Amino acid sequence: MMTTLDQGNETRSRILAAARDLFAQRGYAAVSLADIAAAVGLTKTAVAYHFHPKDRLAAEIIAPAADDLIALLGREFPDGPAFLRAFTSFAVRHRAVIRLLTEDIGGADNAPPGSPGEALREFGRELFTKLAGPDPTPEARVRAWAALGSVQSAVVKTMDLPAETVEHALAEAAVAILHN
Amino acid sequence: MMTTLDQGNETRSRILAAARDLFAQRGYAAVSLADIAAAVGLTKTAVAYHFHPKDRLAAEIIAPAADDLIALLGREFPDGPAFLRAFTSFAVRHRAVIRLLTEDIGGADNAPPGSPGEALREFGRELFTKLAGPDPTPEARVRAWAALGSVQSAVVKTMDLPAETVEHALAEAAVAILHN
DNA sequence: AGCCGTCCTGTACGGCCGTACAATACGAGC
DNA sequence: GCTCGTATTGTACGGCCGTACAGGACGGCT
Repeated sequence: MMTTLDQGNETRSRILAAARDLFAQRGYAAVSLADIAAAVGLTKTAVAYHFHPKDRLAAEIIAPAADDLIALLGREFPDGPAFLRAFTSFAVRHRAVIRLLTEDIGGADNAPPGSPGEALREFGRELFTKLAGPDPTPEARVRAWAALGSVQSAVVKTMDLPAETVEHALAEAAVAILHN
Repeated sequence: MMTTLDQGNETRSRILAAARDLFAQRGYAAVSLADIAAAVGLTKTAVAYHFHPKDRLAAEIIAPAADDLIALLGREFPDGPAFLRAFTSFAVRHRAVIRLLTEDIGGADNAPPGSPGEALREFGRELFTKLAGPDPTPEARVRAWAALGSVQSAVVKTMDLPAETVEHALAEAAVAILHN
Protein backbone atom coordinates (compact mmCIF):
# COMPACT_ATOMS: atom_id res chain seq x y z
CA MET A 1 0.00 0.00 0.00
CA MET A 2 2.84 2.37 -0.71
CA THR A 3 4.04 2.90 -4.23
CA THR A 4 0.68 3.60 -5.82
CA LEU A 5 -0.60 5.74 -3.03
CA ASP A 6 2.63 7.64 -2.62
CA GLN A 7 2.78 8.47 -6.28
CA GLY A 8 -0.59 10.08 -5.89
CA ASN A 9 0.51 12.16 -2.95
CA GLU A 10 3.65 13.15 -4.77
CA THR A 11 1.87 14.42 -7.86
CA ARG A 12 -0.56 16.08 -5.51
CA SER A 13 2.31 17.97 -3.97
CA ARG A 14 3.72 18.83 -7.37
CA ILE A 15 0.35 20.24 -8.38
CA LEU A 16 0.20 22.32 -5.23
CA ALA A 17 3.70 23.66 -5.76
CA ALA A 18 3.06 24.55 -9.38
CA ALA A 19 -0.26 26.15 -8.54
CA ARG A 20 1.32 28.17 -5.75
CA ASP A 21 3.91 29.56 -8.12
CA LEU A 22 1.44 30.32 -10.88
CA PHE A 23 -0.98 32.00 -8.48
CA ALA A 24 1.82 34.14 -7.10
CA GLN A 25 2.80 35.21 -10.60
CA ARG A 26 -0.53 35.79 -12.29
CA GLY A 27 -3.13 35.74 -9.55
CA TYR A 28 -5.78 33.19 -8.78
CA ALA A 29 -8.45 33.87 -11.38
CA ALA A 30 -5.95 34.17 -14.21
CA VAL A 31 -4.71 30.60 -13.75
CA SER A 32 -6.80 27.79 -15.20
CA LEU A 33 -6.70 24.13 -14.31
CA ALA A 34 -5.24 23.52 -17.76
CA ASP A 35 -2.37 25.88 -16.99
CA ILE A 36 -1.54 24.05 -13.80
CA ALA A 37 -1.92 20.72 -15.53
CA ALA A 38 0.46 21.78 -18.29
CA ALA A 39 3.00 22.93 -15.71
CA VAL A 40 3.12 19.46 -14.15
CA GLY A 41 2.58 17.50 -17.37
CA LEU A 42 -0.95 16.28 -16.79
CA THR A 43 -4.42 16.91 -18.12
CA LYS A 44 -6.77 19.29 -16.43
CA THR A 45 -9.07 16.45 -15.44
CA ALA A 46 -6.23 14.86 -13.54
CA VAL A 47 -5.82 18.06 -11.56
CA ALA A 48 -9.54 18.21 -10.98
CA TYR A 49 -9.40 14.67 -9.66
CA HIS A 50 -7.10 15.65 -6.83
CA PHE A 51 -8.87 18.92 -6.03
CA HIS A 52 -12.51 18.42 -6.73
CA PRO A 53 -13.69 21.98 -6.56
CA LYS A 54 -11.07 24.42 -7.77
CA ASP A 55 -11.48 26.31 -4.51
CA ARG A 56 -9.91 23.35 -2.76
CA LEU A 57 -6.65 24.20 -4.41
CA ALA A 58 -6.73 27.76 -3.18
CA ALA A 59 -7.90 26.69 0.26
CA GLU A 60 -5.22 24.04 0.64
CA ILE A 61 -2.49 26.38 -0.55
CA ILE A 62 -3.63 29.16 1.70
CA ALA A 63 -4.37 27.08 4.78
CA PRO A 64 -0.95 27.11 6.50
CA ALA A 65 -0.45 30.79 5.81
CA ALA A 66 -3.96 31.54 7.02
CA ASP A 67 -3.30 29.70 10.27
CA ASP A 68 -0.17 31.76 10.85
CA LEU A 69 -2.08 34.90 9.98
CA ILE A 70 -4.86 34.16 12.43
CA ALA A 71 -2.28 33.61 15.13
CA LEU A 72 -0.68 36.90 14.17
CA LEU A 73 -3.98 38.74 14.35
CA GLY A 74 -4.70 37.20 17.72
CA ARG A 75 -1.49 38.38 19.32
CA GLU A 76 -1.18 41.75 21.00
CA PHE A 77 1.57 44.15 20.02
CA PRO A 78 2.95 47.16 21.92
CA ASP A 79 2.86 49.42 18.86
CA GLY A 80 2.48 49.60 15.08
CA PRO A 81 6.11 48.94 14.22
CA ALA A 82 6.18 45.80 16.32
CA PHE A 83 3.13 44.46 14.58
CA LEU A 84 4.49 45.46 11.20
CA ARG A 85 7.75 43.62 11.83
CA ALA A 86 5.85 40.51 12.73
CA PHE A 87 3.71 40.88 9.64
CA THR A 88 6.77 41.32 7.47
CA SER A 89 8.28 38.17 8.87
CA PHE A 90 5.04 36.36 8.21
CA ALA A 91 4.80 37.72 4.67
CA VAL A 92 8.31 36.65 3.78
CA ARG A 93 7.77 33.22 5.23
CA HIS A 94 4.69 32.74 3.09
CA ARG A 95 5.69 34.91 0.19
CA ALA A 96 4.46 32.50 -2.46
CA VAL A 97 0.95 32.84 -1.07
CA ILE A 98 0.93 36.40 0.17
CA ARG A 99 -0.58 37.87 -2.94
CA LEU A 100 -3.66 35.69 -2.61
CA LEU A 101 -4.06 36.55 1.05
CA THR A 102 -4.11 40.27 0.60
CA GLU A 103 -6.09 40.80 -2.54
CA ASP A 104 -6.87 39.12 -5.79
CA ILE A 105 -9.42 36.40 -5.27
CA GLY A 106 -12.91 37.65 -5.67
CA GLY A 107 -13.67 41.09 -7.02
CA ALA A 108 -15.75 43.55 -5.08
CA ASP A 109 -19.41 42.71 -4.95
CA ASN A 110 -19.81 39.55 -6.97
CA ALA A 111 -18.31 37.22 -4.39
CA PRO A 112 -20.88 34.64 -3.35
CA PRO A 113 -21.17 34.53 0.45
CA GLY A 114 -18.94 31.91 1.99
CA SER A 115 -16.57 31.91 -0.96
CA PRO A 116 -12.84 32.03 -0.34
CA GLY A 117 -12.73 35.59 -1.67
CA GLU A 118 -15.00 36.75 1.14
CA ALA A 119 -12.69 35.50 3.85
CA LEU A 120 -9.64 36.87 2.08
CA ARG A 121 -10.88 40.43 1.96
CA GLU A 122 -11.78 40.06 5.60
CA PHE A 123 -8.13 39.27 6.30
CA GLY A 124 -7.02 42.37 4.43
CA ARG A 125 -9.38 44.57 6.39
CA GLU A 126 -8.36 43.04 9.70
CA LEU A 127 -4.71 43.62 8.92
CA PHE A 128 -5.50 47.21 8.16
CA THR A 129 -7.47 47.71 11.35
CA LYS A 130 -4.77 46.08 13.42
CA LEU A 131 -2.21 48.43 11.95
CA ALA A 132 -4.23 51.63 11.80
CA GLY A 133 -6.45 51.19 14.82
CA PRO A 134 -10.18 51.94 15.00
CA ASP A 135 -11.37 54.91 12.94
CA PRO A 136 -7.93 56.25 12.06
CA THR A 137 -7.17 59.67 10.64
CA PRO A 138 -6.88 59.96 6.85
CA GLU A 139 -3.14 60.21 7.22
CA ALA A 140 -3.00 57.06 9.28
CA ARG A 141 -5.14 55.29 6.69
CA VAL A 142 -2.76 56.24 3.93
CA ARG A 143 0.26 55.15 5.92
CA ALA A 144 -1.28 51.84 6.91
CA TRP A 145 -2.21 50.90 3.36
CA ALA A 146 1.17 52.07 2.16
CA ALA A 147 2.91 49.84 4.69
CA LEU A 148 0.77 46.83 3.86
CA GLY A 149 1.21 47.38 0.13
CA SER A 150 4.95 47.81 0.40
CA VAL A 151 5.31 44.47 2.11
CA GLN A 152 3.08 42.69 -0.35
CA SER A 153 4.74 44.18 -3.39
CA ALA A 154 8.32 43.72 -2.26
CA VAL A 155 7.76 40.17 -1.13
CA VAL A 156 6.16 39.07 -4.38
CA LYS A 157 8.62 40.82 -6.68
CA THR A 158 11.76 39.49 -5.02
CA MET A 159 10.99 35.82 -4.81
CA ASP A 160 14.40 34.97 -6.28
CA LEU A 161 16.19 36.60 -3.33
CA PRO A 162 16.98 34.70 -0.12
CA ALA A 163 14.26 35.12 2.48
CA GLU A 164 16.58 36.54 5.12
CA THR A 165 17.81 39.31 2.88
CA VAL A 166 14.29 40.34 2.00
CA GLU A 167 13.08 40.22 5.56
CA HIS A 168 15.88 42.39 6.91
CA ALA A 169 15.62 45.07 4.27
CA LEU A 170 11.87 45.03 4.16
CA ALA A 171 11.27 45.26 7.88
CA GLU A 172 13.35 48.42 8.00
CA ALA A 173 11.67 49.86 4.95
CA ALA A 174 8.12 49.12 6.05
CA VAL A 175 8.60 50.44 9.57
CA ALA A 176 10.01 53.65 8.12
CA ILE A 177 6.61 54.34 6.63
CA LEU A 178 4.93 54.66 10.01
CA HIS A 179 5.76 58.24 10.77
CA ASN A 180 9.03 58.66 12.70
CA MET B 1 -25.99 67.53 -36.23
CA MET B 2 -25.88 67.84 -32.51
CA THR B 3 -28.38 66.03 -30.37
CA THR B 4 -27.96 62.58 -31.83
CA LEU B 5 -24.20 62.71 -32.02
CA ASP B 6 -23.81 64.27 -28.62
CA GLN B 7 -25.95 61.68 -26.97
CA GLY B 8 -23.58 59.11 -28.38
CA ASN B 9 -20.54 60.89 -27.02
CA GLU B 10 -22.21 61.33 -23.69
CA THR B 11 -23.05 57.67 -23.21
CA ARG B 12 -19.53 56.97 -24.42
CA SER B 13 -18.20 59.08 -21.57
CA ARG B 14 -20.52 57.43 -19.13
CA ILE B 15 -19.28 54.03 -20.23
CA LEU B 16 -15.69 55.13 -19.79
CA ALA B 17 -16.36 56.49 -16.32
CA ALA B 18 -18.18 53.36 -15.19
CA ALA B 19 -15.51 51.12 -16.65
CA ARG B 20 -12.77 53.11 -14.97
CA ASP B 21 -14.43 52.69 -11.59
CA LEU B 22 -15.14 49.01 -12.05
CA PHE B 23 -11.61 48.30 -13.25
CA ALA B 24 -10.19 50.11 -10.27
CA GLN B 25 -12.33 48.04 -7.92
CA ARG B 26 -12.10 44.57 -9.39
CA GLY B 27 -9.34 44.69 -11.97
CA TYR B 28 -9.50 44.52 -15.71
CA ALA B 29 -10.08 40.84 -16.40
CA ALA B 30 -12.72 40.52 -13.69
CA VAL B 31 -15.01 43.05 -15.35
CA SER B 32 -17.13 41.94 -18.29
CA LEU B 33 -18.84 44.06 -20.89
CA ALA B 34 -22.14 43.01 -19.36
CA ASP B 35 -21.05 44.40 -16.00
CA ILE B 36 -20.18 47.75 -17.52
CA ALA B 37 -23.36 47.74 -19.54
CA ALA B 38 -25.44 47.06 -16.44
CA ALA B 39 -23.70 49.91 -14.62
CA VAL B 40 -24.78 52.41 -17.28
CA GLY B 41 -28.12 50.77 -18.09
CA LEU B 42 -27.33 49.34 -21.50
CA THR B 43 -26.77 45.99 -23.11
CA LYS B 44 -23.31 44.59 -23.61
CA THR B 45 -23.65 44.89 -27.37
CA ALA B 46 -24.21 48.60 -27.02
CA VAL B 47 -20.96 48.88 -25.12
CA ALA B 48 -19.21 46.76 -27.71
CA TYR B 49 -20.50 49.12 -30.39
CA HIS B 50 -18.61 52.05 -28.89
CA PHE B 51 -15.44 50.11 -28.13
CA HIS B 52 -15.10 47.49 -30.78
CA PRO B 53 -12.38 45.42 -29.25
CA LYS B 54 -12.56 45.35 -25.50
CA ASP B 55 -8.93 46.40 -25.41
CA ARG B 56 -10.04 49.77 -26.79
CA LEU B 57 -11.73 50.45 -23.49
CA ALA B 58 -8.59 49.75 -21.52
CA ALA B 59 -6.45 51.66 -23.99
CA GLU B 60 -8.68 54.70 -23.97
CA ILE B 61 -8.94 54.74 -20.19
CA ILE B 62 -5.23 54.32 -19.78
CA ALA B 63 -4.10 56.69 -22.52
CA PRO B 64 -3.93 59.97 -20.58
CA ALA B 65 -2.23 58.33 -17.62
CA ALA B 66 0.18 56.55 -19.94
CA ASP B 67 1.12 59.82 -21.59
CA ASP B 68 1.86 61.35 -18.21
CA LEU B 69 3.83 58.29 -17.24
CA ILE B 70 5.95 58.41 -20.37
CA ALA B 71 6.70 62.04 -19.69
CA LEU B 72 7.64 61.09 -16.14
CA LEU B 73 9.96 58.36 -17.31
CA GLY B 74 11.57 60.73 -19.78
CA ARG B 75 12.46 63.34 -17.20
CA GLU B 76 15.70 63.27 -15.27
CA PHE B 77 15.70 63.43 -11.49
CA PRO B 78 18.50 64.34 -9.10
CA ASP B 79 17.84 61.39 -6.81
CA GLY B 80 15.45 58.62 -5.89
CA PRO B 81 13.25 60.62 -3.51
CA ALA B 82 12.69 63.31 -6.13
CA PHE B 83 11.57 60.75 -8.64
CA LEU B 84 9.42 59.02 -6.08
CA ARG B 85 7.66 62.25 -5.18
CA ALA B 86 6.89 62.88 -8.81
CA PHE B 87 5.62 59.34 -9.18
CA THR B 88 3.43 59.71 -6.13
CA SER B 89 1.92 62.87 -7.52
CA PHE B 90 1.30 61.10 -10.80
CA ALA B 91 -0.24 58.09 -9.07
CA VAL B 92 -2.63 60.19 -7.05
CA ARG B 93 -3.65 62.20 -10.08
CA HIS B 94 -4.50 59.02 -11.97
CA ARG B 95 -5.50 56.89 -9.04
CA ALA B 96 -8.55 55.40 -10.74
CA VAL B 97 -6.25 53.92 -13.39
CA ILE B 98 -3.13 53.22 -11.40
CA ARG B 99 -3.99 49.65 -10.65
CA LEU B 100 -4.19 48.81 -14.32
CA LEU B 101 -0.91 50.53 -15.06
CA THR B 102 1.12 48.70 -12.48
CA GLU B 103 -0.16 45.20 -12.60
CA ASP B 104 -3.30 43.33 -13.37
CA ILE B 105 -3.79 43.16 -17.12
CA GLY B 106 -2.12 40.16 -18.62
CA GLY B 107 -0.60 37.44 -16.53
CA ALA B 108 3.00 36.45 -16.89
CA ASP B 109 3.79 34.49 -20.01
CA ASN B 110 0.50 34.12 -21.81
CA ALA B 111 0.30 37.68 -23.04
CA PRO B 112 0.17 37.73 -26.83
CA PRO B 113 2.89 40.04 -28.18
CA GLY B 114 1.61 43.55 -28.78
CA SER B 115 -1.20 43.15 -26.29
CA PRO B 116 -1.87 45.89 -23.75
CA GLY B 117 -0.60 43.67 -20.98
CA GLU B 118 2.81 43.54 -22.59
CA ALA B 119 3.22 47.30 -22.55
CA LEU B 120 1.94 47.53 -19.00
CA ARG B 121 4.50 45.21 -17.52
CA GLU B 122 7.13 47.13 -19.45
CA PHE B 123 6.00 50.25 -17.59
CA GLY B 124 6.31 48.49 -14.27
CA ARG B 125 9.83 47.37 -15.03
CA GLU B 126 10.84 50.81 -16.25
CA LEU B 127 9.52 52.40 -13.09
CA PHE B 128 11.54 49.94 -11.08
CA THR B 129 14.71 50.57 -13.03
CA LYS B 130 14.27 54.30 -12.81
CA LEU B 131 13.95 54.03 -9.05
CA ALA B 132 16.53 51.35 -8.32
CA GLY B 133 19.05 52.08 -11.05
CA PRO B 134 20.84 49.50 -13.21
CA ASP B 135 21.67 46.21 -11.51
CA PRO B 136 20.83 47.29 -7.98
CA THR B 137 21.79 45.47 -4.81
CA PRO B 138 19.25 43.06 -3.33
CA GLU B 139 18.49 45.61 -0.64
CA ALA B 140 17.86 48.32 -3.19
CA ARG B 141 15.58 45.99 -5.11
CA VAL B 142 13.52 45.31 -2.02
CA ARG B 143 13.27 48.99 -1.19
CA ALA B 144 12.33 49.97 -4.73
CA TRP B 145 9.54 47.44 -4.97
CA ALA B 146 8.37 48.36 -1.50
CA ALA B 147 8.16 52.01 -2.46
CA LEU B 148 6.33 51.32 -5.69
CA GLY B 149 3.94 48.95 -3.97
CA SER B 150 3.23 51.33 -1.13
CA VAL B 151 2.16 54.04 -3.56
CA GLN B 152 -0.01 51.71 -5.58
CA SER B 153 -1.69 50.18 -2.57
CA ALA B 154 -2.33 53.40 -0.70
CA VAL B 155 -3.65 55.20 -3.74
CA VAL B 156 -6.12 52.50 -4.65
CA LYS B 157 -7.37 51.87 -1.12
CA THR B 158 -8.05 55.49 -0.26
CA MET B 159 -10.03 56.65 -3.24
CA ASP B 160 -12.65 58.20 -0.99
CA LEU B 161 -10.09 60.60 0.49
CA PRO B 162 -9.31 63.97 -1.13
CA ALA B 163 -6.38 63.77 -3.50
CA GLU B 164 -4.34 66.40 -1.69
CA THR B 165 -4.52 64.61 1.63
CA VAL B 166 -3.38 61.36 0.08
CA GLU B 167 -0.57 62.96 -1.87
CA HIS B 168 0.87 64.76 1.12
CA ALA B 169 0.83 61.81 3.44
CA LEU B 170 1.89 59.33 0.81
CA ALA B 171 4.85 61.29 -0.51
CA GLU B 172 6.27 61.42 2.99
CA ALA B 173 5.61 57.77 3.61
CA ALA B 174 7.03 56.53 0.32
CA VAL B 175 10.18 58.60 0.52
CA ALA B 176 10.79 57.27 4.02
CA ILE B 177 11.27 53.84 2.51
CA LEU B 178 14.35 54.85 0.57
CA HIS B 179 17.03 54.33 3.17
CA ASN B 180 17.55 57.38 5.41
C1' DA C 1 -5.77 -15.71 -10.29
C1' DG C 2 -9.04 -12.32 -9.37
C1' DC C 3 -10.93 -8.33 -7.25
C1' DC C 4 -10.35 -3.57 -5.77
C1' DG C 5 -8.93 1.01 -4.95
C1' DT C 6 -6.00 4.57 -6.74
C1' DC C 7 -4.55 7.38 -10.52
C1' DC C 8 -5.19 9.21 -14.86
C1' DT C 9 -7.33 9.87 -19.60
C1' DG C 10 -10.94 11.09 -23.09
C1' DT C 11 -15.12 12.97 -23.97
C1' DA C 12 -18.94 15.72 -23.16
C1' DC C 13 -21.85 19.24 -21.07
C1' DG C 14 -23.42 23.95 -19.44
C1' DG C 15 -22.02 28.61 -18.50
C1' DC C 16 -19.98 32.93 -19.33
C1' DC C 17 -17.07 35.57 -22.07
C1' DG C 18 -16.16 38.74 -26.32
C1' DT C 19 -17.64 39.29 -30.91
C1' DA C 20 -20.40 39.38 -35.43
C1' DC C 21 -24.52 40.30 -37.72
C1' DA C 22 -29.29 41.62 -39.02
C1' DA C 23 -32.91 44.59 -37.61
C1' DT C 24 -34.93 48.72 -35.59
C1' DA C 25 -35.66 53.68 -33.86
C1' DC C 26 -34.80 58.33 -34.93
C1' DG C 27 -33.02 62.97 -35.61
C1' DA C 28 -30.38 65.45 -39.52
C1' DG C 29 -29.90 67.10 -44.23
C1' DC C 30 -30.62 67.22 -49.30
C1' DG D 1 -40.51 63.00 -47.61
C1' DC D 2 -37.13 60.09 -48.39
C1' DT D 3 -32.69 58.90 -47.38
C1' DC D 4 -28.65 58.35 -44.44
C1' DG D 5 -25.69 57.89 -40.47
C1' DT D 6 -25.77 57.14 -35.64
C1' DA D 7 -27.24 54.57 -31.56
C1' DT D 8 -29.15 50.63 -29.71
C1' DT D 9 -31.30 46.03 -29.48
C1' DG D 10 -31.80 40.88 -30.01
C1' DT D 11 -29.93 36.75 -31.47
C1' DA D 12 -26.36 33.70 -32.47
C1' DC D 13 -21.72 31.77 -32.71
C1' DG D 14 -17.07 30.02 -31.17
C1' DG D 15 -13.86 29.72 -27.39
C1' DC D 16 -12.37 28.81 -22.86
C1' DC D 17 -13.52 27.76 -18.32
C1' DG D 18 -14.74 24.29 -14.42
C1' DT D 19 -17.06 20.07 -13.83
C1' DA D 20 -19.22 15.30 -14.44
C1' DC D 21 -18.85 10.83 -16.02
C1' DA D 22 -17.29 6.53 -18.05
C1' DG D 23 -13.46 3.98 -19.05
C1' DG D 24 -8.64 2.10 -18.66
C1' DA D 25 -3.91 1.11 -16.59
C1' DC D 26 -1.66 -0.74 -12.66
C1' DG D 27 0.02 -2.25 -8.18
C1' DG D 28 -1.68 -4.32 -3.49
C1' DC D 29 -4.29 -7.64 -1.17
C1' DT D 30 -6.69 -12.22 -0.44
